[in-house]
Amino acid sequence: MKNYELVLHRVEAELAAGRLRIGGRLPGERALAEQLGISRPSVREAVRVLEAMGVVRTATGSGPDAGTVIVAEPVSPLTAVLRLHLATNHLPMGDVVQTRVLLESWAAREAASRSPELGAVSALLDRMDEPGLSPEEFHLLDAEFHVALAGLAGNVLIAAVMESLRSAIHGYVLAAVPNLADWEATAVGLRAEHRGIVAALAAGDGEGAAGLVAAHIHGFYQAARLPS
Amino acid sequence: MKNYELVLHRVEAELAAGRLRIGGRLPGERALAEQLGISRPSVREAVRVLEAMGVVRTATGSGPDAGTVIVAEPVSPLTAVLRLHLATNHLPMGDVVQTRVLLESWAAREAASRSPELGAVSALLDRMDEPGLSPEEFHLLDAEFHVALAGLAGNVLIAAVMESLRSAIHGYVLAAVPNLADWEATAVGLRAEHRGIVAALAAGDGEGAAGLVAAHIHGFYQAARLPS
DNA sequence: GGGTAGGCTGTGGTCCGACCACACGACGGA
DNA sequence: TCCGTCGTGTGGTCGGACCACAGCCTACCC
Repeated sequence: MKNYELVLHRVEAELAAGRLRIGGRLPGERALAEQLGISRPSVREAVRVLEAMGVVRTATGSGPDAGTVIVAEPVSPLTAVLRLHLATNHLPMGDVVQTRVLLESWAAREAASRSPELGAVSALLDRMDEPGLSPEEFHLLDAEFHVALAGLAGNVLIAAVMESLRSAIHGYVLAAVPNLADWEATAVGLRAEHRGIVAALAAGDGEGAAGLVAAHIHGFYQAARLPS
Repeated sequence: MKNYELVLHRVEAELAAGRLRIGGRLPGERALAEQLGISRPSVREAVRVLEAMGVVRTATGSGPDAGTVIVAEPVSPLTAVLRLHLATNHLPMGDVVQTRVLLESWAAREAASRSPELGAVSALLDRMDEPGLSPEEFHLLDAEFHVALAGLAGNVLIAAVMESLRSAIHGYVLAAVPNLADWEATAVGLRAEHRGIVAALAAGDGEGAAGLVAAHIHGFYQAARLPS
């Protein structure tokens, strides 16, 4: 058992027991080290891991916002895991695409049955109509749109995974834009497909929306010829 | 920009560029510190994060297996993220169950269309028939069974997520066993449901298998009355 | 008396140097 | 030829020190 794991187990146990809540603060690194009988570097390694896991946030200085604060940020760690494992080439891009299709088409089906509020989503589409958007700006809005769609289904885990998938592949998507025959034409098509998806949702046609989403995703990845 | 992030970016870049591969080794902590102009503690914090992300494994001593070697282990970090965020109570158990149903029923549908090799899965079921299994032993085999099912669909990302979900909730499932009216009777029912799922897969009935999987999961969670 | 500028204090961020435990591999003796 | 031993390089841990930062509190000045 390595020393820094003592801190991890301690924090997880206190979270599970309810003694640590979101917004609460960990004892100072020096105090924690003394409590557990380990050194401050060991504590710091553990805090780094917790930070990478999206469980704490650290800030220097003093005051209520300083120190090591408990947060709940599952998206950034998921994104980091996916990005790193994509980089190792042991996570095929095709599997990521397939997962996106599965999660997003499910979300569309689920969202349609909840007659959701589509105002925010439509506002995103309006912003994507603005002329002169760079591919990067367009895709950031596009990612927001897809994540918002996933959020409509009301499952925080699936929404978090979706957002992580989108963030993790953002760089790859941008790098593949030059593969497109005609970016402007592609953008026009993507906008139309988005409108179609929202229209199907508004009409309560979950099955139709799911099909459109799947076609939308598959279509783009085939056009961009993303690697593996 | 904190110093340890230099190491993270360096490693990710070298992975993406193919200069670091699975089985390869990072430079020693002292060497890495000198190369990047930072201290060894900073390097160690980064290595800890990479280890937590399932990208490297560290071992003391000398020889080919010692040092910091590149691995690809996406399951343990995903498990850790889920466990920690379940502990914060900001990830509802219901969402986890819903996600399991979605992923597993999809996997069953997909697997059925591939006429998979069911020998290994059946062997697991035989082991679960052994009398005198403790609830813990039973659920470990049960988890293996469900993960193996998900693996039949051939999507490494979904399989990894499934395995993480199972691992993350393992403790909660065990803790809920006393909630069951009659553990022995429950186990008999679970065994029968497993056999039914495998039979549907063997018959190529993906839709049927998907429905059985969904009912199987929902049934257990309702019987065990898992929290939120 | 009120307001402001300064220092005080406690936080994480970083670094250094040292020592330990470990395991392979080379060397030397039997 | 075999076996034990020592060397060497790895991560694991520690203590201590100093820095940057930000809120707070005091003391001074108006």
